[in-house]
Amino acid sequence: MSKRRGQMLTIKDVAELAGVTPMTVSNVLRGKGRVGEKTREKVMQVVDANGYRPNLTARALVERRAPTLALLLGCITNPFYPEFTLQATHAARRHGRYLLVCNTDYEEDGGARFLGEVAGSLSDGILVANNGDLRIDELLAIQAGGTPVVVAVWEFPDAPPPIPCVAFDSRMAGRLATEHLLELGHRRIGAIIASEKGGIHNGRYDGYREALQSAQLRPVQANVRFCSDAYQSGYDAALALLGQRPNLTALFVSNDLPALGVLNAVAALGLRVPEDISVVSITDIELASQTRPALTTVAIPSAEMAEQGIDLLLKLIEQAPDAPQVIRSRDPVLVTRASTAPPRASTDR
Amino acid sequence: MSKRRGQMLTIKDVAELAGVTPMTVSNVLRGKGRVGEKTREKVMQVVDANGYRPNLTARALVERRAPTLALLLGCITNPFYPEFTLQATHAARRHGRYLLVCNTDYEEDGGARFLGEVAGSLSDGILVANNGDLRIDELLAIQAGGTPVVVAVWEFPDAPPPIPCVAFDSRMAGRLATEHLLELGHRRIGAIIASEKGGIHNGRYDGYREALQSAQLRPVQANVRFCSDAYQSGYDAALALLGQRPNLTALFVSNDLPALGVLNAVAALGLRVPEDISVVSITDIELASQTRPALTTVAIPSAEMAEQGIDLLLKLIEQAPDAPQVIRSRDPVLVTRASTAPPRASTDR
DNA sequence: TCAAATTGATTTAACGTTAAATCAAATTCA
DNA sequence: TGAATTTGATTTAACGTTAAATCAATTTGA
Repeated sequence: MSKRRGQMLTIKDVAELAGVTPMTVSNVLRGKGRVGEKTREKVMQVVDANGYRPNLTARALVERRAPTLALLLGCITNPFYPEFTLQATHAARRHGRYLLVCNTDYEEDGGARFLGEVAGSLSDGILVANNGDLRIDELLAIQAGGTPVVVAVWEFPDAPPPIPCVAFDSRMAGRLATEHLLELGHRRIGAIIASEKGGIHNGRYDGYREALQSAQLRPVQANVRFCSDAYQSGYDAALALLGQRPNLTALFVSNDLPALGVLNAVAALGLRVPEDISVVSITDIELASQTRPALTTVAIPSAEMAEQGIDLLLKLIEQAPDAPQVIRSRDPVLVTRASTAPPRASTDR
Repeated sequence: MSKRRGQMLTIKDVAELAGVTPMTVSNVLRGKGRVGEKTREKVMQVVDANGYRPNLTARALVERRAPTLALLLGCITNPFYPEFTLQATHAARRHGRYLLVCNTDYEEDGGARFLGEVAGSLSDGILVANNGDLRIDELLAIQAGGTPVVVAVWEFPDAPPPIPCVAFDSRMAGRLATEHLLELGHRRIGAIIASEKGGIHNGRYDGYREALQSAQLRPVQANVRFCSDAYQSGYDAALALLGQRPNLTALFVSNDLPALGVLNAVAALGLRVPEDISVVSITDIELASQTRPALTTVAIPSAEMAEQGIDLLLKLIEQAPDAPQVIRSRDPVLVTRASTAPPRASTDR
């Protein structure tokens, strides 16, 4: 498109100025090969004096190694992702890689265009932070093309998954949250499940029902609402659910972001958390500790998963023989804050 | 590091399979040059059948045009950035570029290492979302090296800035926020200014003082606290300020994120917003509408600035003759929500 | 003392693509 | 009809770097 202005300094220029060969400069810069002390100093002096920087593109081409990894996520605007992205960035940097961030924006193609363009040349591997809208077929195609793909935050699978993944025990998360409510004495516990296109919160939902059953309670379909992974969606769902089932004393929400909406919806109904309604959810994003009341939630190890995802990706790229197909992350843990309390002494509201 | 597995298909392979020259394949793929209809079809068929994707790295090298732009920001975890980043990503994609995201993490070198490595080879230009910790000297060095740099969200400068920038009238933002409180009848208005290393909120602070002076009020140093651009920092500052100046009826906070902390600090003191204390701030991040009470704030056009920043960057890269040195963004506007109200009938608390 | 080993640097050939020049065949035109 | 033009494709030479092979000069060792 446009010729470069300043005509970047090349390794040849540096070599000439230092009175050596480009290869020698290359060796000095990368600490490889044999280079005499005096030559090394001379080269470094020229490099520093002229501010030479090797061209990463050219280097990538000949080394057959892209300087970036790609991170594909739903939308960076979802407060789960910034923390995840930050950790992934750090992990990548520790391995000398940069991170290319792409939002699918929850669009039709699930980021396929992005994947297709980037895979195999710009990026050596792709970390996908699951958001329910990804097209497995696209990922499989990329993988088949020789570019490693890792999916993070998949619900922990029963069978070996088709794509290497990092997952936590989501069923356990659902159970922990629900058991917490049960232990507080709640018996009429509603659920708001934030999975749009069937599925990514299935494990959490299962955990909820398992916990109820273990307590000899029958899961009631009418106590459950589905919504999407968004603040407003949680708000709406809570309004609808509590409108129809006013005798619920607690809500299990499958994700923090909609839980924020739930918190406000309860307030909008003139009820108080936790006095009238307890709310518990899953994830423990940073915001969860900043709401009023602060949110009781089951923390999932998202930072850890980001790191594990990048590490696994690099193992696959380097074709490490010990690269596992599934990494099971640390188990979720309940973080008790202020949004849960025992139910009122059971005078009906 | 590692040889590539599947040995990616190259343009030569495709050429051979299609019985033509690599150049012809290249022309077909990019719609350039003259290619006969039958040849084009044949080539496309081979490309599709084998899933060939051009190597963007090689292309970048010969075209002297990097496929990415870099976005340098403080920390993606700060809720201002995700929205900004999303818009920047979209704008970049519209121009056929990907976005490399780097957090400075508010570190010493202000992202200098990142800048140095990326500039001029991996990325054709750098968009810096100001966060107060950047080292202007580093940016100038990059710029001098021939890689365009644009700073977004700089406070609107009096003189032409040393680096092209996109800015809004921050003084006006400070004035609008403060005038709103004045119009509600407040007279004892404290300020919490969220600029760590002197400066980036100077304009907002000036606006606050100007508004007070226009209302014949004398800005009082004791009514002002400085903090950093973080939730907890705003919380602490509010606690301290209200502890020492209990007769304040309103707080001007220079940024939404610390304002969230302020909201909770007020509650922690057993006071109510807006009945006891009104709170107004600046930015209008998404969260501002989700607090309880929802935050009255002066919206700055951050999405627009992201887009303008990318557009300006591309103009500079293409050496467009009409690239301005400063883009003045839309003016800030007050968004009235629920965190502000007239002061109590002045029975002292 | 002289072959063998070591050191320090150079040479050559890619990496996968495109820009620019060139060429041959087909078409147009006077 | 034959020169000029157009069409469709090829050839050549980069882009800036590094891998691998090679070379010359020292140093080592028996």
